[in-house]
Amino acid sequence: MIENKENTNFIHQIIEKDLLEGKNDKRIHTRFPPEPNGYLHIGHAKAIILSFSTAEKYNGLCNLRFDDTNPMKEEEEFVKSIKENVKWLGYDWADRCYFASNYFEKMYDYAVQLIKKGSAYVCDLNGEEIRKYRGTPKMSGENSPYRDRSVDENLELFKKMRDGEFSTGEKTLRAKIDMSSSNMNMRDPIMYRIIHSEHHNTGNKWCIYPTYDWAHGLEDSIENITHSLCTLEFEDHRPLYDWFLDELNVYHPQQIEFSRLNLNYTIMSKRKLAELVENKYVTGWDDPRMPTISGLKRRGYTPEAIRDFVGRIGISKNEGVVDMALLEHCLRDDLNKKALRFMAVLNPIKVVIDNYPENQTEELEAINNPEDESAGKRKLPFSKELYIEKDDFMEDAPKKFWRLTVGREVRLRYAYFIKATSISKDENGEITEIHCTYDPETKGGNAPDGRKVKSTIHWVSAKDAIDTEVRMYDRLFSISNPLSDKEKSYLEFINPDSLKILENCKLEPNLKNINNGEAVQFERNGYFILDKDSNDKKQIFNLAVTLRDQWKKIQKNKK
RNA sequence: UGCGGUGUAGCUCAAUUGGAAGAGCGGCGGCCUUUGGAGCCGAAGGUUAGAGGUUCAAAUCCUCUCACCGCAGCCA
Repeated sequence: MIENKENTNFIHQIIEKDLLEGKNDKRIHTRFPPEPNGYLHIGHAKAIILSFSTAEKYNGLCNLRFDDTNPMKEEEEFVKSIKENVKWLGYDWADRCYFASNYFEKMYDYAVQLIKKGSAYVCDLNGEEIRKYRGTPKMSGENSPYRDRSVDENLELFKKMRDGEFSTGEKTLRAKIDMSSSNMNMRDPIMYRIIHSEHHNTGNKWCIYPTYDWAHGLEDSIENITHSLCTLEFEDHRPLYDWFLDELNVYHPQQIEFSRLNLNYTIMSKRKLAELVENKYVTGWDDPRMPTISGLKRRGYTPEAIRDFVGRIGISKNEGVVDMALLEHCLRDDLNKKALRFMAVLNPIKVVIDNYPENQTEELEAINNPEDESAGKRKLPFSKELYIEKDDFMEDAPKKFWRLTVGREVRLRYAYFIKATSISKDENGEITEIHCTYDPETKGGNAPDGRKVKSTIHWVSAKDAIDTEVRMYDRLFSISNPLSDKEKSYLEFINPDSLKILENCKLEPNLKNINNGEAVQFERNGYFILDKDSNDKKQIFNLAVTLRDQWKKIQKNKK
């Protein structure tokens, strides 16, 4: 009855119509074309996943293409990290990793073709003059005084541009379109500019470089792309994309635009993210609080969670802001099925079981993942002195607090029922120890007489615990839209609690052998991942995302 | 308002293209539970930006209005 309409969107509808009409011999070929000028973020992940998964869905291909037309901004380092990120997200471009810069010669020939047609000319105007001649959105521009140069003169000058006879910025090659067009992009756009600068791929071979508008459609055409998917800000460029390809009379892919991803409590601007890194608000591009793909990875996000997220938000031309809660939900959803569970006490307080034999240690059995029986079981050491979470004990327990308090019995997970009998305090009135008794009959966590307890808490045997540092991460910004304030900079809204370092965490000994990069669940706390800052002497875990927490909600609602 | 876009539940998207406005997330309530997790169930939530028009029938077509976004780089 309900049709399978997963992941349907307006782009797929266009594609399905094209397929039906037999366009492009029913071939589907997309591309992901980043400029290698920085690190990728979750917004790019949306584009990557859209382009690659669309190709997958229709048995097509997707190219990875570096749009490296500006030597001033691009670096090999970024090529490397972009490749890693795309691969990590789970996509394979096979042997189709291309560079726009490898098409420079071809593009040059096409430009000569346009000059010969009288559709392009060499212009001597400088930047400021070009701006003046261009006019404004509401006011028509004026023709450049160099617009009517002869074909021969243009050919000769363009050759000289290439040969390095002019200095940076001295001349440009422009398309001859319409200086009075209502679309600013059609007012004789620049096709080539002179930049005497080394290029990461072509070195010093070229000193003229194609602009995006001239290059991009050609790149798509050369690679036989069928559907060129890009973000909304290129909508106004589509007429120009089409104009170049039509003028050249070459294979003509279709450009389709969709809206960028915006997430609340973070920012997506490359420039601003760079500012966070440069001014040390974060530790680097892969800081676990960053929305970069490498940051997300280090935070404990999985490719599956990110792909699920992108699938759920859908594709449209509507510019909205997606709730971070959805991203977090997707991570929990994925990790709940996969992550092994462990006991970890983040804010420890000592529990002494007065009636438990001194020097005795037992091994108790624990389930590794209740969602996955095949994950098996493990042994937990239990002894007289334990750590439990500070928050799991309250001297004056309020209503609905079901955890430990003096006189109440709770269950230690996989172990025994214990009852708190008294507490010791230091001179400041801080609780130092909680004294309890245990019921030997309740081993494993069930009472033979059938009595129930209201809560189950986690614990770690004191003498067996591993000491570690745990980095508790929270949202980078404390308000939903850090860019919304007209007066204040987004920097003023950085969440001061976005990182809290817990130095004195006590982990169950089994965590010693955990694999790098494998997310685990600390029971009742959340999902964590071993950080790369760990070494032989010290493990460091990052909080990926907390578990949903009813008690926290009750407390919050009280306020 | 020069041109180009976008307005459907708190958020993100659907609605077989003119045929009974729906899902996921969030929030709320309940059940269950050896994670206050997970899971299950339920109700709430809509003048489809607004006004007119065409039609037996409009989120969908037409007209007007409003709000928001993009465009004046030799960036992409």
